[in-house]
Amino acid sequence: MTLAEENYLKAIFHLDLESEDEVSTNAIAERMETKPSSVTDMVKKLAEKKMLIYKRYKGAQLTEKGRKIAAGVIRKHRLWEVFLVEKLNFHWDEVHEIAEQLEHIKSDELITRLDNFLGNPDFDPHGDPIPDKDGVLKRTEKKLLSELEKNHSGVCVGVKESSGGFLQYLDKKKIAIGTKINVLGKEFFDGSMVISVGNEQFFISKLIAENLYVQTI
Amino acid sequence: MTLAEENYLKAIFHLDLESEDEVSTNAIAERMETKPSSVTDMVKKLAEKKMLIYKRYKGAQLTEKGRKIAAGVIRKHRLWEVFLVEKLNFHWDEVHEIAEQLEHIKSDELITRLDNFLGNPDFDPHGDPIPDKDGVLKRTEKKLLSELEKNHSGVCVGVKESSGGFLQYLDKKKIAIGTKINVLGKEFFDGSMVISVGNEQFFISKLIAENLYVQTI
DNA sequence: TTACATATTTAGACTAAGCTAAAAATATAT
DNA sequence: ATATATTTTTAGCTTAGTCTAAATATGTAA
Repeated sequence: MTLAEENYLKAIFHLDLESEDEVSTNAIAERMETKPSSVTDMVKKLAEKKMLIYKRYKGAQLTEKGRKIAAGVIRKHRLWEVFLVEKLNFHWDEVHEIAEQLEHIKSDELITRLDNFLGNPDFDPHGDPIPDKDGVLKRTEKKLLSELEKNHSGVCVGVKESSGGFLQYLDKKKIAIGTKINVLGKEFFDGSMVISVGNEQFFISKLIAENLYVQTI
Repeated sequence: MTLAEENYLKAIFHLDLESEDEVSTNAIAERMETKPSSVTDMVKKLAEKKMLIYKRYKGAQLTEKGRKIAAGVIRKHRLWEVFLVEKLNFHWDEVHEIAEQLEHIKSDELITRLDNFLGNPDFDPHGDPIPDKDGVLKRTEKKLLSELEKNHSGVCVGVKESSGGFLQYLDKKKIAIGTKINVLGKEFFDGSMVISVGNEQFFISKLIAENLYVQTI
């Protein structure tokens, strides 16, 4: 498994979650910020290694083998993110790039020990679930804040878009993983909301509400 | 700085410590387990990048710039080794390979925080000094156990050869960094010694004595 | 100093991963 | 169904890093 191969499998894994069908060459290229022709070459190689099934002009689909490898990389990425935030006191919007590098370190023993050191966490600092040793990803019953109705509450469990700007906005509003959010009002014509967080009460746009995952309570 | 470039600089840095002159193509090739022709290509490239001075048929010498980069990689390697042993409870003979990978992670902030998290250690688990942020390496006054005379003592501060077998031998004999060793006797014709460690007293060969660094007390 | 041994470099080839430009397949619109 | 647009693949080139085999320096011993 080279670094590039791992990154392709990871990208295809993520795209696979978003749509049932096989994932297209173009979609992979866009996500990887590379050219479709490069993708064609790589998926052919990964198909030979039995990590995915590739049909010309149709796209790619991970095999069980490919899925497990991808889940393993994602597991490492998310465990390292927990380490960076919990132990090194990084802020949750600073850890992605470093974890992109750390996720490729090869040592099963290391990951087992890191997992224990961190107390076997189930979620990363963005609220995304951490696959277990066997590549199984516990699905959470999370929904978008925008789906909550007036007078309902949820606990923030993650974000959809994790751009630096958005995470900083949440930080300013004191919203983090585990924060309880109450929906006090909802304007149906523009999707904006009035919510309360702790003692504060404020207005948020539809854009914000559609990028915040909550677990209903 | 690519991964390969960093590994070459690191190798040249180590060889530079062992001998004053410029380091030879063959020496680098042997240390890197590669071919001399590959080394020639790489040192030419590093010379163009002003990281070393290369003279055909003469060898290579690091510039200040190259030295700093090499020291930075070694700093990262040794800090990660401390992390693996102190925090993840790895044994000191298991950490080298993993640290070889971790040393290439690029993030100054990460290393600063890791250093603080570990309590700004001065030595790695093998007793080797950790270069500071500016690439300065504190030289220790360590000597080989074989240089100690009868009835003198030293504290184990490191090993010269760190093969798995040797480290396991030391472990069996309960010798680790910080262990006090007393020389009870020394056979001058074969260099073997009788030493005591804690309550134990035993015989060691010249080979062992020549691969163990101690600080005299 | 000539001859041999050793060290080093050069030339040319290979692999992984990427790119561009052109060709081919698929999808869509009239 | 034909034409057009879009997607995907192919062909050929590029770079980093490696290798082998051959050529060239350097060092050494008689």
